[in-house]
Amino acid sequence: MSTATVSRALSQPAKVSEATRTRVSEAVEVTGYTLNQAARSLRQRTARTILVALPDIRNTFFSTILDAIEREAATRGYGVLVVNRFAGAESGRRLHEYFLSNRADGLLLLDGTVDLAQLLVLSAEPSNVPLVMACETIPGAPFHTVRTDNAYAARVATRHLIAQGHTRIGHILGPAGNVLTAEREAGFRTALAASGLATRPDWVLTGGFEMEHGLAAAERFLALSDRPSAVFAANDESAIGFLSGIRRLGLECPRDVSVVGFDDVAVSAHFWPPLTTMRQPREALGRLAAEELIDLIEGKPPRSVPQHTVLSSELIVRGSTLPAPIESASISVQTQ
Amino acid sequence: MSTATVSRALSQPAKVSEATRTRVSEAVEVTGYTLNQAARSLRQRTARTILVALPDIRNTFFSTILDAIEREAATRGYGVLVVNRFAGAESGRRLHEYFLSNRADGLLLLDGTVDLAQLLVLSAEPSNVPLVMACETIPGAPFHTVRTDNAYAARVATRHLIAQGHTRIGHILGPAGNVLTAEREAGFRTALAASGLATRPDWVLTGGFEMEHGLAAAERFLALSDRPSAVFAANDESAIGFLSGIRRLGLECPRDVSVVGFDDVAVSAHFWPPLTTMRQPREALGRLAAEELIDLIEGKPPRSVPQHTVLSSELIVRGSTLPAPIESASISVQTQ
DNA sequence: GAAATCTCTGCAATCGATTGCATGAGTTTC
DNA sequence: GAAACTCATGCAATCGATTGCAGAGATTTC
Repeated sequence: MSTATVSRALSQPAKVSEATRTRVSEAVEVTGYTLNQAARSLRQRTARTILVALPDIRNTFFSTILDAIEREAATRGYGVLVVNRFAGAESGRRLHEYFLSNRADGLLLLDGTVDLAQLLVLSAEPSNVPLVMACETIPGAPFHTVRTDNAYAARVATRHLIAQGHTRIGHILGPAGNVLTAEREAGFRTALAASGLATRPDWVLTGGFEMEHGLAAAERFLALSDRPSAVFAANDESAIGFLSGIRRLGLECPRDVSVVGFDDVAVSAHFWPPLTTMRQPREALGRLAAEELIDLIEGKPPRSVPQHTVLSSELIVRGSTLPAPIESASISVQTQ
Repeated sequence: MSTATVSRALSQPAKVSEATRTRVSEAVEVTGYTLNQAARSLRQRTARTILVALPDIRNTFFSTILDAIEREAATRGYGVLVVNRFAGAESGRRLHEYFLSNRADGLLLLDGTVDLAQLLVLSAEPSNVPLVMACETIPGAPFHTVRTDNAYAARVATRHLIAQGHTRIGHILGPAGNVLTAEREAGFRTALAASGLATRPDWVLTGGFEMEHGLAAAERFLALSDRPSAVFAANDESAIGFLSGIRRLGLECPRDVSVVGFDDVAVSAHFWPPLTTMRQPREALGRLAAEELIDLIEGKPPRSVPQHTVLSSELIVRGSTLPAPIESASISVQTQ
C-alpha cells in the first residue's frame, strides 16, 4: 500500500474504500504510527497552532481568558503558543520570528500597546496573518475585535455610586497609555457629568492594574485634605490594593469610603469587604475570540470587513459600597 | 548562490566567508526572508518548542510559574505550547497527539495526577521524550523533578502555630489524590506528633485548592461542637475561602481562629487579615524546571540519572496568626 | 456490447531547510 | 614545484505527508 493511500485514509476517509480504511487503522494501531506535524505543516503551509500574546499572564483576568482560549482551540484541534509580557521593544521582532515561519496560523492579541504599524504589515500582503484583538484593542485599527463596552460599564459602575447618594467620587486610573484606562476614565467622567457632578483633578489618582498600584494610590488618597466618599477603581486588583492600603492607614471600607472595582476576579467575592464590581464575561471573551480567529484562519466565511464583537459587563453589588454618609449627601442641593 | 550556502550563513556563520555572510544578510534584509520553521523541524527532527501541561492555569500559583517558564524558554529560543486542565481520561491521547508528532521537543509536566504508565511509555524507547516534572511530582517515578519540600514546609507552618501556643490545630486538605495534599498533610501530622499533640480526625477537613473548597470547609468547621483554635490550610486559595466563610458565619480571624496558608500568592499580603503563609519560590521553580528540560532536550550534559531539585519555602508571618487564647492554653497541662 | 462514468489506488512531485560528500581554489610544507 | 592540506561553496539527497494526475477495474448507460 502506498503512503498516499495511507495519508488519504487518515485525512480524508471518504476517499478510500472501507477495506483499506480498516487495514490502515489496524496498521496504525500495531505500529503506533503518528503523524509528523512538521511534515504536514510544511506541505499544507499550516501549523494548526495559534499564538496568544498577552501583557501579563499572572493577572487572573488574563489567565482565565487564556483558559477559555485554550479550551476552544483544543476542541477545534489547535495548539496554543503563549507569549507573555508581549509589549515593548522586542514585540516587532518576536512577531516576525513567530509568523512567516509557519509556527502559528494566526495571532490572538490581548495587548493594545503594540506598535500598530507592525501589526498592519503583518496582517497585510504578502503575509496576511489572521489577527484578532481581544480585551484590549487599538481604536480604529482594521482588525476583528472581541471586547466589552468598557466606557459604558464604567458609567454603570459610577452611576451605582451616584445612585447611592455619593457626590464626591474619585477614580483610580489604570496604567498610562492603555486603552482600557482611557475608556474607563471616559465612562467615569461621562457618568459624573450626566449627573451634574464635578470631576476634581486631585481625585483622579494614577494607578495601574496591579495591587501595588492600588496600594500606592491609597497613600495619595490618604494625603488628600478633602477626600471623596467613594472611589471607582480601574480593576479589581487596584481596588484590592487600595482597600489594603487605606486599612493599613486607619480607614475602613465602606464606612469611610465606598469602592467599586472592575472584572470580578475570583477573590473579589471573598475579600473583606466583598467587592462591588463590574463582572466581565471572561469565559465568553476568550471563547469568542478564539472562535473568531480560527474561523478566520480556516477562511469560512471569508470576511473582508473587520468584525467587532462587544459583550456587556454586569454590575455585581457586594459589601464594598454603601449609601453616602449623611454629611456628604448634599446631592439634593446639587440636582435642584 | 546556493540555498545551502544561505542556510549555512544563517545557522553556522563560522562556516562561510565574511563576504558571503554580508551578502546574505543584505539579501535577507531586502527580501524580508524568514526561516520556515516547519521545514527546519522536519529536517532536524526538532521543534524548538516545549509543551507545558498544567492542571489549572487560572490559579495564580501556576500562572506565575508559567510566566517564569515562558521567560526562560524565550531566552533560550524556545516557544511554549500550553495545555490546560491536563489531567483526566484524555491525557493519554493528548500526550500521544502532541509528541511523536514533532510539535514539541519535551514535556514540562506540572500535574502529578497523570497516568504513570503513559508517561513511562512516552519517556522510554523509542520515543524518548525529554520529560521534567515540576511542583507536583509522582513519587518514585524516574523523571527529573523540580519541587519544594512540601512536607517540611508544612511542618514549619504547623510548628509556627504550635510555637504560638496553639494545641488545638486543624487542617484543610488539598484535593484528594494529589501528591501535594498527601505531603502537606504528612508534614502537618509530623509536626503535631513531634510536639506530642493529638490529631483529631474531625479537625482534618476535606478541601481543595480553590476558594470554594475553603468556603465549604468553613461550613464544616462551624458545625463542629469543639473547634480548633488554629488551622493550617493546604494553600492560600483555600485559606482565603475559609476566612471568607467563617466571617460570613460570624467568626473572626485571628480572634477566633488563626490561619496559615501555603504559596504566598499576590493577594495574600493584601487580604484582611494579611495571611501568614509559606512562600514558595515560584519564579525559581518555573525557571529551573524550564532550564532543566531544555538542557535535557539539548543533551548537555547527558544525564541518565534523574535529577531532583528541591527548593525550600519560607514562612511569612502576617496578621492571620496570633498566640492562642488563654482558655485553650492548656498546653502546660498537656506537656507535663 | 461498446462507451461513458465512477471509484479507488499508485506514481511522483512538492513544501524549504539542512547536510554529507565532492570539487575547486588557495595556502602551506618539504 | 609537487604534494598535502585548508577553506568555502555547490550538488543533490533527505525529512514525511500531501495531492494533481493517470490508470486500472468496476459499474452504469444507451
